[in-house]
Amino acid sequence: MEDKEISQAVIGRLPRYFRYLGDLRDEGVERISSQELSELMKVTASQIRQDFNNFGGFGQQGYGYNVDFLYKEIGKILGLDQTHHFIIIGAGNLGQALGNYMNFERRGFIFSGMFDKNPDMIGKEVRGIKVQPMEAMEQFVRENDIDIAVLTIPKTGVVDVVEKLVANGIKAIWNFAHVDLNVPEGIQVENVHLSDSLMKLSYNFSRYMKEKERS
Amino acid sequence: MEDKEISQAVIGRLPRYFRYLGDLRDEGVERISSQELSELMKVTASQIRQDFNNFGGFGQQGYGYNVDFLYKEIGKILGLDQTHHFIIIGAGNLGQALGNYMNFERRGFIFSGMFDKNPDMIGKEVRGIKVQPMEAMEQFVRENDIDIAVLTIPKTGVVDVVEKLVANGIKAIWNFAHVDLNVPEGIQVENVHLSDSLMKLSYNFSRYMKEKERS
DNA sequence: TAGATTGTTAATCGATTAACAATC
DNA sequence: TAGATTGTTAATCGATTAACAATC
Repeated sequence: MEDKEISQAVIGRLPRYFRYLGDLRDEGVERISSQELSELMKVTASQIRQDFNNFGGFGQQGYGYNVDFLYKEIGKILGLDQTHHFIIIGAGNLGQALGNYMNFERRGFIFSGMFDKNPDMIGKEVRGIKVQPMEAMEQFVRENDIDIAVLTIPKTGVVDVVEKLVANGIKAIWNFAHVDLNVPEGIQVENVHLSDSLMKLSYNFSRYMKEKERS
Repeated sequence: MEDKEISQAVIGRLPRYFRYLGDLRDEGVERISSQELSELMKVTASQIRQDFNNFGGFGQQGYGYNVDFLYKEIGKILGLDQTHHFIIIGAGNLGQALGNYMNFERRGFIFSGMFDKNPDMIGKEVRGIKVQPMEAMEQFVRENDIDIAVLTIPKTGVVDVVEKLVANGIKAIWNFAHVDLNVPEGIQVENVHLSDSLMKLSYNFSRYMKEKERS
């Protein structure tokens, strides 16, 4: 709605708000105050109001927020009112898992194609989508209005694939490979580094164990 | 090494340092300065030095950091010098993908058991591990020194499973279910909310598109 | 020794929390 | 109208960056 840049800290919290508001809506809750929501989500009411006000006022003094309205507004902010077509590159276990994940469709993310360089995988079906050879990828991206590429390939293949994706007009990459991508300005990248996440867990676990030992 | 609490912002960066240092080591690089590393990783040299100094001095004035030493030290900080046994709960696509993921073993994470409530899955093998019925989970956790449970089940089953895990002494949970877990203090939780991540990508994508339209 | 680069203190920046006037 | 709760400004806190003295 506005021009000012929203910080990634705020963006990062939006999906969680969206999740809670969706649940509340499903439970038939009509209105909620920042105070109530803050208790539910274990964040400060102040932060909630600040976050929402980045996008303009969604609430009403003395009343609070209308759950259904707020839910929809956040959905719009997140771009979930739009349809996005995505392809998965790398038909291994993780690629298949993501392809089979039904919930994405509900949010407007349409699984449109899947590619692998392993000849044994070609023709295999994942949720109705046939795995195609890597060579078919470039044309497919160009001709099928693909917004998002999901990268579930080993890191050795990444540089080459990303270059081709960019050359054919991809706009966003959801990267599960364990490398940092190098893309031109304007291409959005969201990394899911699973092993990084596991290491964080390992750190917190180890630190807690050491602390416990000492006491 | 120290008592002071390290911020999660710093912890979150450690795996990335670890990744870069591992690569440098594999390339045979012996020493590196914070300046060089900062150019490589696209962060400030100041941040690098501050981060490392949270754990005591790893470098040497006038020389920089020894890559191999630093790599190993960060590994230790992350707890990767220890062995962790983990089980996967939920033998669906994502659970299988994680079970098949070989790299975890290299970091000391040992895939030890897999459980599912679907009778059709029982007995199926994922990387040499037989899927067991959910009823076997509690005893297995108690008797096999399991540190980490990986949750790849639908959110409806989560509350019950988490309660059982906690009751049987689990220390850490790697949560892929789309709910926030409620666990007693001292149990470590690391969330991987895939749909949240996709929504963040969607936001940045949509915002960029809107900006472009306007110009 | 001179040059390089860390470790660390100080300055800045941004994000979170608190407070309260505006207003439903 | 009185009470409730937002929107928003101000205060605080923490994280990042800059600067430089210590030292290899």
